[in-house]
Amino acid sequence: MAISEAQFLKDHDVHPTAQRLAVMRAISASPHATADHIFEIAGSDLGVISRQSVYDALSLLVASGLVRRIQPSGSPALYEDRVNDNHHHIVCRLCGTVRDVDCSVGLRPCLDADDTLGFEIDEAEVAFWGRCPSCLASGRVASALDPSTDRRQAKRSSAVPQYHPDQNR
Amino acid sequence: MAISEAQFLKDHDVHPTAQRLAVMRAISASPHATADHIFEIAGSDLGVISRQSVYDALSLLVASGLVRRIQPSGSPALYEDRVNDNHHHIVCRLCGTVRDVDCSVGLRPCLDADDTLGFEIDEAEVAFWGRCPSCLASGRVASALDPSTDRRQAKRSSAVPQYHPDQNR
DNA sequence: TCAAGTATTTTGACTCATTCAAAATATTGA
DNA sequence: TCAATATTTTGAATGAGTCAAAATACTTGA
Ligand SMILES: [Mn+2]
Ligand SMILES: [Mn+2]
Ligand SMILES: [Zn+2]
Ligand SMILES: [Zn+2]
Repeated sequence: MAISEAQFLKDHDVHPTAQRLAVMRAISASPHATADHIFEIAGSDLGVISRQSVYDALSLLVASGLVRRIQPSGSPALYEDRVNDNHHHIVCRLCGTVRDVDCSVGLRPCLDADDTLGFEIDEAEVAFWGRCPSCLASGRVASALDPSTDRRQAKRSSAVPQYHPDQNR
Repeated sequence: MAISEAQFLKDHDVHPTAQRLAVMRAISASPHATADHIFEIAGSDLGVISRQSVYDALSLLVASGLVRRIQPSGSPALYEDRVNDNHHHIVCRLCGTVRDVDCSVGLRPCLDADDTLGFEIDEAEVAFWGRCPSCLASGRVASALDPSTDRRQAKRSSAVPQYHPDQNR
């Protein structure tokens, strides 16, 4: 309900404007959404909002600890309201799907690097990469999110001898 | 020496062109360099090289497993030639310095997520965030790399009453 | 040795996600 | 109500790449 959401922001010293509330709601409603997606949702919620307001709200919410920003390689930043529980993410290389992975006992050790080299560590960010169940099932095979895929292939017009045959195997 | 470097690329089915060798050398000489930095180094090495060739060489080298690309949040991609040893990185939030962290026994467990949600995991990427020794020493305090820092501050011209006093504490 | 077929590099335009700066509005407290 | 402050909007600009096509270079079979 509206009142409690506004109160929630206030409790964290964030003045609850219409735009900020809409952004917050959009994030809660669809975790791991991009700024663009949030802009769409908040827009259809409020009627109209500027992209800049979305970015402003996002950085304010992140700065005040109400929202977490994650930035998987090759994807725009994603936002979620699950904060302070140090959970991790698993990303599908084929379709980009992101899922939460709880920080299990087995994973906890991640938090202390063996030799911290004199750094003062405040966060250990773990991203697992692989293929999601549905991509596995459908046997999909490569995509823009797979960093090991070279996207600039030579045009191979005929089957005649190649310059360097097994270069792109 | 040149010959052995060319041979090294050949052994991995990468035709050793001048540009690719220069890029490879630049990476070896300065680990965790950006594409732009590599462009500079390779350029001063070869005399001239196009930015596109640098990107082409980089993606070919990454695709063929000779080079690893890492993408810390808020930074352009970084390249290094330490591959296949699954080491991790520690990044300074203040100055952006990146250091290698060996994957110690204590860290290994990171590699198997407790519940993989049906994903087939092929990589666990771990990034530690914090403050490096020299930033700690110099008492530096915030920067562009710190995601918890809001970069769009209100202009606070006078010391008179604030709209929402402790919002940006 | 040449020519055709490939591979590679260069050039320049373009995209995307995000940020910057300034103008326009809204809100506050005196 | 007014001035100060906060917030939102607007529109331009940026950085890090990618795309497409033209220019060059290399290889191989005739
Ligand atoms: Mn999450
Ligand atoms: Mn490294
Ligand atoms: Zn998938
Ligand atoms: Zn530092």
